[in-house]
Amino acid sequence: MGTAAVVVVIFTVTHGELSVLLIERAAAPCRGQWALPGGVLRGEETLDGAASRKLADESGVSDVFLEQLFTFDHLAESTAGVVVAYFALVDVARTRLRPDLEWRPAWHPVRALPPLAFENERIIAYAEQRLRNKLEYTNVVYSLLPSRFTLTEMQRVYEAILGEAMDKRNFRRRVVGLGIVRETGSTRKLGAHRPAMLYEFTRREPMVL
Amino acid sequence: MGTAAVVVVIFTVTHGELSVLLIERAAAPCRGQWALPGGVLRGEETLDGAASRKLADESGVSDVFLEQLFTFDHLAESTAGVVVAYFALVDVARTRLRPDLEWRPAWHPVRALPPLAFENERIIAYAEQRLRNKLEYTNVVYSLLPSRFTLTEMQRVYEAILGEAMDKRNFRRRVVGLGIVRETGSTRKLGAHRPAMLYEFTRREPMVL
DNA sequence: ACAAAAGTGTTGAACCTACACCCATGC
DNA sequence: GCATGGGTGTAGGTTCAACACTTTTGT
Repeated sequence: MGTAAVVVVIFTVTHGELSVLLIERAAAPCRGQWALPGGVLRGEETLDGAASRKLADESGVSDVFLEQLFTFDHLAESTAGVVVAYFALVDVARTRLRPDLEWRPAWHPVRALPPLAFENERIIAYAEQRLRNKLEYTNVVYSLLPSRFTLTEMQRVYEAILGEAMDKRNFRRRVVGLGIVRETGSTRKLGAHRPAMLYEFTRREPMVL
Repeated sequence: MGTAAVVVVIFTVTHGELSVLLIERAAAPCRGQWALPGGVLRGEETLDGAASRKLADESGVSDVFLEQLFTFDHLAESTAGVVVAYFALVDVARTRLRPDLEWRPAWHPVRALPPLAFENERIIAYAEQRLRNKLEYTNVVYSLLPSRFTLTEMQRVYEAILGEAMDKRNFRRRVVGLGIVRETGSTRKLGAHRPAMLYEFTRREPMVL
């Protein structure tokens, strides 16, 4: 009851849908149900350290956007006193999920979640809200895309998260005008005679616009 | 080490300055130093419940803006494993500080804090930042003012927190135009023949604009 | 042929900022 | 008479949202 635990909401965008990484619990309590990756703090570990470790363990990535979200208490069926939730944004192409026989991790679209243990629905809903807010006034999306990408790909990510179509010209003007991305100079070949400009983020780290 | 504690950053505006409630510690550790009100969780108490209790104990008010801020760990000299910080906004006119012989509470301007225990400077700085942000896109200021007030009084609160003078006409247009305050119809007598319009918040509860 | 993705400008509305003076009162 | 606080309108700039068509390729 007195111990603190950490859970991580790991988001990605894949197949045009905002998705979250869940693991199927192989042990009690809530065996067989899906839940967010997490666990109790080890020894002298810091909260950030524990979240970062969990993220790396389950998704295989580090050096991505990872931030403390909220601290929950008295979650149903939980044995931990307080649960410090984090949220992370990863480019699905860089992840390597480990299908250990049990505890196997899988991506689930946030619009179609299975039943979850420990009221994890609340945590995910809160994280999704925060993500939508941060999209508007920060460059966090850098953490969901590869280092080079077309503006249409970037726009697809925004649309998947916000759940609404955007105007292409306004979108381009905004992201280029604010200086959050710049042209790389190189292009991607779409066909024999059709180059598409590739962009990159001016900073691959959190910034407030 | 495994236990969770709660601290509360209680802000008010008085004498035109943003101030925070501190207590002088009467017991070890850090006896004699100033610190934020706080303590460990009692039994089955929730985090919100503990924060609310602390707020009421030290300031005598409830039913004000109170929100979880951030969870800190490994604070210097702290015996608690994790410290869940909250922040609250109160109208100084409604508070009743209890000058118990020891642990006596007092308001301190955030621009002139005494040396603090447990790295409480960090917590206060973080809370102040969050407060400034919330001023811009919410109506949280309702919790710093009495139920009826003049627009100049309201503007003074904004100026004290943001630390910059604002244009009176633009300010009035904004707050009335956004519908966060409305005229009450009644006035305050400034002199024999000089009424000043009193305003009230359309909602005395948190709202995002 | 059709669908998918890249690319490209203009216009009107809304919003934001800067700015100056009058009046009544208390000291 | 001077400082304090309430009260009032406008003009210019910036930002935002809405809007349609062309090109090339793959199926």
